[in-house]
Amino acid sequence: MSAYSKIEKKWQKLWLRSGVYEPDLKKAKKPFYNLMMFPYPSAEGLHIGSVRTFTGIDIYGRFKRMEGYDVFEPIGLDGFGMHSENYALRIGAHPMRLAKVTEKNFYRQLEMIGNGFAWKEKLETYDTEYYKWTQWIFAQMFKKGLAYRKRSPVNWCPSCKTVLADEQVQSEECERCGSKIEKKDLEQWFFRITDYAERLLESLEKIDWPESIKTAQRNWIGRSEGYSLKFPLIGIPGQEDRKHSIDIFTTRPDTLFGVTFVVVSPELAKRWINAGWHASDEVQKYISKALVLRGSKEASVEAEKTGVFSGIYAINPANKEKIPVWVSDYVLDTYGTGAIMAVPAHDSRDFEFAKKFNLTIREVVSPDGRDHDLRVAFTDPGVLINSARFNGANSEAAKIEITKFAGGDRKINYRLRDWLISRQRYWGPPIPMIFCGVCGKSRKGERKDMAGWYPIPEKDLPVKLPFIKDYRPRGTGESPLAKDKKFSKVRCPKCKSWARRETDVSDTFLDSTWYFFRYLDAKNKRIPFDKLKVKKWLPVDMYIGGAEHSVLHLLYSRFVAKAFYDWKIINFNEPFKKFRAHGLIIKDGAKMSKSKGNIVNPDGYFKDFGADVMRLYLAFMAPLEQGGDFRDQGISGIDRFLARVKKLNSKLARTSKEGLSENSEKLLHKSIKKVGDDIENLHYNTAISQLMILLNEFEKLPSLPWHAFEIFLKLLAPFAPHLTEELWQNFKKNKIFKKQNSIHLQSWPKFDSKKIKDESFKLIVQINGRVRAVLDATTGISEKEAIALAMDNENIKKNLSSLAGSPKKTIFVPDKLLNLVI
RNA sequence: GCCGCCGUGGCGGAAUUGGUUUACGCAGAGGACUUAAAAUCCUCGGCUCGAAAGGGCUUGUGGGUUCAAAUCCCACCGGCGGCACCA
Repeated sequence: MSAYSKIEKKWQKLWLRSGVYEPDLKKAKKPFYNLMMFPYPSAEGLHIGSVRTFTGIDIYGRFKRMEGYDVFEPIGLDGFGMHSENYALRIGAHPMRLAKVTEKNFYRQLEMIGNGFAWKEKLETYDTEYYKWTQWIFAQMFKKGLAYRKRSPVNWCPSCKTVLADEQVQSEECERCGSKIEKKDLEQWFFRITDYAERLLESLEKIDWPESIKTAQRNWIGRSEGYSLKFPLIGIPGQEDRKHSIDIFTTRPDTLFGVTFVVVSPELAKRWINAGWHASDEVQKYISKALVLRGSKEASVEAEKTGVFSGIYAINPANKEKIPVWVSDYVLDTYGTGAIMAVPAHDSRDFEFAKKFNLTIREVVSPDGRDHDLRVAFTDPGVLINSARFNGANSEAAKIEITKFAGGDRKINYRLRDWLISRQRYWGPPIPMIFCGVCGKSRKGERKDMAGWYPIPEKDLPVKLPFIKDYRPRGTGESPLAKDKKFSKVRCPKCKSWARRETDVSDTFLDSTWYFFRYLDAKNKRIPFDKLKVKKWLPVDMYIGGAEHSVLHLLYSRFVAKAFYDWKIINFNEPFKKFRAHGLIIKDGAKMSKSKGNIVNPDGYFKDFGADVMRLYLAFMAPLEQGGDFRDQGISGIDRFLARVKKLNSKLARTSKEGLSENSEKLLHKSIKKVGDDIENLHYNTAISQLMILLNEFEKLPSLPWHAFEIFLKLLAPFAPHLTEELWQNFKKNKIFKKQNSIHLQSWPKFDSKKIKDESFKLIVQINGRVRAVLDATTGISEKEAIALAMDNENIKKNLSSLAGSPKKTIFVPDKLLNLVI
């Protein structure tokens, strides 16, 4: 047991009772929303890394509170989803029961760390009152045309037995379990996030986020400015020539005269077959083989290109040449139109393909206007050749002209794809949709493209997740809920016939897109939050979380906020004004993981050292945005530091009359400035080091003036909230603790800029750039005075005489340095 | 392959953004207190030559710009992260 645990428990109780950390959500004058990504709870408990993040942002929040803001720092649990469910599966517990256990443990730990949480507003995503509104959002998405079902090749995790969104696949592995992802052709629910691609990209400009995260989002959205062109088709058996044509997207229309073949993806070819194209056996065989290979390791970039001639030809719109259409899996179906114009001379992939299948390579862009025997594709801009009337033109400049000439147009393409939202799992909010085969057939659905599908009427929400015994994922492409007939059989809201309820649940990432709205909840309202409170508190002023959410939660939340904006329920479209990513805590140079057995459980440390020591230690390790190695030896230094702070008490001056010496006063004011600046920049490590320097100074004093002690406690308060409160209350001799006399509601000390100014400084004297003396000098001395001072120094004299020369040039940096160049 | 970030003592990390490299802390050495140890307190501490005064070298490596480079530029080496046949 730590020496501090008693006072820590005491203050935690008193703070809670007096509501020190509960701002008035309706009336607050200077609202400041201080948010951390809420944790996925698992029974293993809170990770030391999360503790560092949580206490880290709490330091910031406490600082802001002392600066006079009404700080709102809510907390909750992101308890739905595969993280919790996979853990339940592993230990053979039921997630619904397990949730109650983990919840208790998590809240215990979250209390233990001493954060200024607004506990009244806590929430859990698996609470029916919460997911009622997650379902409401889904239903709204459907009503606004932003949710739809589509059959397509999707990511399938064979271990989690569910489909996943593209964002949840990381280098072909499942974000949750690390299994290799397979492709399956399934009908699934999607959110039309691609409709927001441009806006998601644009408004990145106006938010204060790390550039690296913005870049990651930009890359993910993958905007590409190019051109679309049509290639008429001939030679399709049983079809009139030029009746059909093929659309392609290119960024290089300047190379159009060099197009010697067209390639379509196996998926597109398959769709042609489904539409009635009679392809040869060889072509059919290739397509089915390629489709199987898709998504497996063999189909990697390094593999040799494969393909087959389709038997069909296309007409190059620029020179009317007849060119063959090939099928190959080097063309992606999911980007552009699933078909490309191949320019082997100027694209390395096309070049490789042409070499392998002996196809024509025609150079049309040349560095010098001459023809070459190309060994590799020439991909730079240059002068056009073999391009009829465009010969001699600059390739860059000719892009738009050639496009117009060939009847094409400008086109912007995005890499981003729609958000696959359905999951064949149990532990999530059931998707609030009903399919009616009776009135659906009559095509009277509210949305023509989704005939027969109806959202659950708002008055019938939530669709409660039933308790079912066997909640294990089935791997059949259906959720375990599909087996529960009582659940799935339902009356059609339109025609009242028996209909089928959707049994998939929604992605956990939908739960977390809007939780920070729900902290500002309103009971019995028509929207999931209180409009006035949201107007007051959102967007979030400071958000901290992991960079691993760059293109997951952070992208999805932005999308949902933009949708809310369009539905006119909020008046802003970026949810997080300022975001900072915390660093990763490692142990013995390696990422903490169960398999390595190097997970650090915070409980023992908090018990042994106390929350204040741990908070300080975690903050002192490195700047919050940097990671660090967790080494327990370092804790003892912090432990000593706090013990010495405690001892300051016995040094306190008898009366308030005593003052500090000029030098100590200066250090005190410099510290006020530095600690404040450092907290603002999340450089807690240097703030703490400054407090240590200040303490070292105080310890040298015969007695400590009251005002210095007060200021010191306030500066330390965000880091060590319990001990500072204890010392503060003792010092102030408050008999009864009231909210407003808490140290955490005192105002942050102000520094006097006059007192910070130094009247002397260390003059660095260099000769030819080498330091030869460091002299005490008066602030503001002139170059002449500095030189005189330097010349008076023995070592300088000696050095100058040995060089036997007088300075050719002197460099003088006021109040800093004098460099004599001989 | 492309894009982004990083490299400072035995260790975590500082360095006012071009001006004393190594603040603060850990670990270490010496000393005080103690019968002894722990705790606490004081002192030292990049490497190297020197008894000292003082000098030389040093921020992954090599070069450049500059009176002056951890900081700016170029090349290379090593590490981390993102994207990856994106037409």
